[in-house]
Amino acid sequence: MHPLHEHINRQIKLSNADFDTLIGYFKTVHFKKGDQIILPQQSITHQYFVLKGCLRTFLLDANGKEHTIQFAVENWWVSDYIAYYKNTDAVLTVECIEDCALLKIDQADIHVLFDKVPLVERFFRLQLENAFVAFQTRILSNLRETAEKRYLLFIKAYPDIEQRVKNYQIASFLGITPESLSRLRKQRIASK
Amino acid sequence: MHPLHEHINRQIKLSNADFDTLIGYFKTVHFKKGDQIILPQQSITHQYFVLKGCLRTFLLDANGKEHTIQFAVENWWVSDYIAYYKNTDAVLTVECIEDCALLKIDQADIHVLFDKVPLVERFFRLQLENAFVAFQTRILSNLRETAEKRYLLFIKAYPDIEQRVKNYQIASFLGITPESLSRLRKQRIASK
DNA sequence: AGCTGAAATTGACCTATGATAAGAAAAGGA
DNA sequence: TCCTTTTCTTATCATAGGTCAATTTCAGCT
Repeated sequence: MHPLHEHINRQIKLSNADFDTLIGYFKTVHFKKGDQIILPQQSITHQYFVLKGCLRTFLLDANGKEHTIQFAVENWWVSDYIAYYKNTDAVLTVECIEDCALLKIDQADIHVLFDKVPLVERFFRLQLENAFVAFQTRILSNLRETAEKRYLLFIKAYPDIEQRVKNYQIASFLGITPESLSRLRKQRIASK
Repeated sequence: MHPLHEHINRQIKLSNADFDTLIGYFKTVHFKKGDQIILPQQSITHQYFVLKGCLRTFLLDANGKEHTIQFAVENWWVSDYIAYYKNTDAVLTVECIEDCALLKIDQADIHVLFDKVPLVERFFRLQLENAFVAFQTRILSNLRETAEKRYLLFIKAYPDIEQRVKNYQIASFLGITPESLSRLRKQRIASK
């Protein structure tokens, strides 16, 4: 079964016919490691489903510092969702950490799909519910946990991602400097 | 027009007939200042729309510290959405900061409504998109801004809320101690 | 394999925020 | 209005994490 169909079926049961309708609106695209597929100022009317590879979404601030919002690996969705949902220009950068195979779909086509296959709208609503919970949980974690605890939670929650990304990228996800992360890692080894 | 109808119509156009169907599933409830309407461990199958009043959602951690996730005033929705969406027991507390008039609806009824009036499902999807963007923006703000900047952004974004809640509650929303917030406020006045 | 630039580590020092405690101010109940 | 409780402020001290700079390690070319 197509990985996207499997992914969708984890939430709802989508018939083969409906999936065929859906997949017709997607286009496979390939990128190479280091490619930045979304850049600030661009107009964003599309999102991607990750078939293969690893990507990172981050904000580059006025001081040249990167703040990582999320990583994406196989079966994740990625875009600048602030721009996508608000119909504003991108503020975020999406970068390929590895060579990537992605499925691309345009917002206008998603809306067509919503009307053609209402189950698809339900799927995206359920996706949003999950993302909402994930973000709320992350905000809570940032409010209540120390940097060390957040690091431990991160590697426990995403052991697969930890292996595939740079430490400085993890640091910028946790909201600390690479130097601090290095210190945490050292202490952690020492206390074993 | 009913405040909920107005609120919904900001996203989609819902006919009077459809709104009548919808409002039939809601029940008005009243609470007094200080009432805690959702408590940890409770099973949560409902959410509220705020007609009147001000509420706060927070996590009470093992050390007895409160971490505020959000405030809600007129025309906001409130629940323990982690429990609501994941069908798990509540971990959060929802507390009335003022006397409140709320519209309560059960998840099962919302699902019935989704099937009866597809536009309602669309409305809730759009709500989730907005919430998603708001949370992502907040995570970014926590990653990139100092506590002082976040305080200034807060009072700028929610001047109405600032007036209605305690400073220690704002502090717990910003992720700092009341003492730190007090210092920030003092500095701010000094630099005027 | 060797070179080069990027990433990670380390150390010295600094600063924002936390912890604790005490007093002042404000809010709420009788 | 007075009294009690809660909230806010202030001061002192402690600490996690930031900054800067130097060094080592690693990864990606050619």
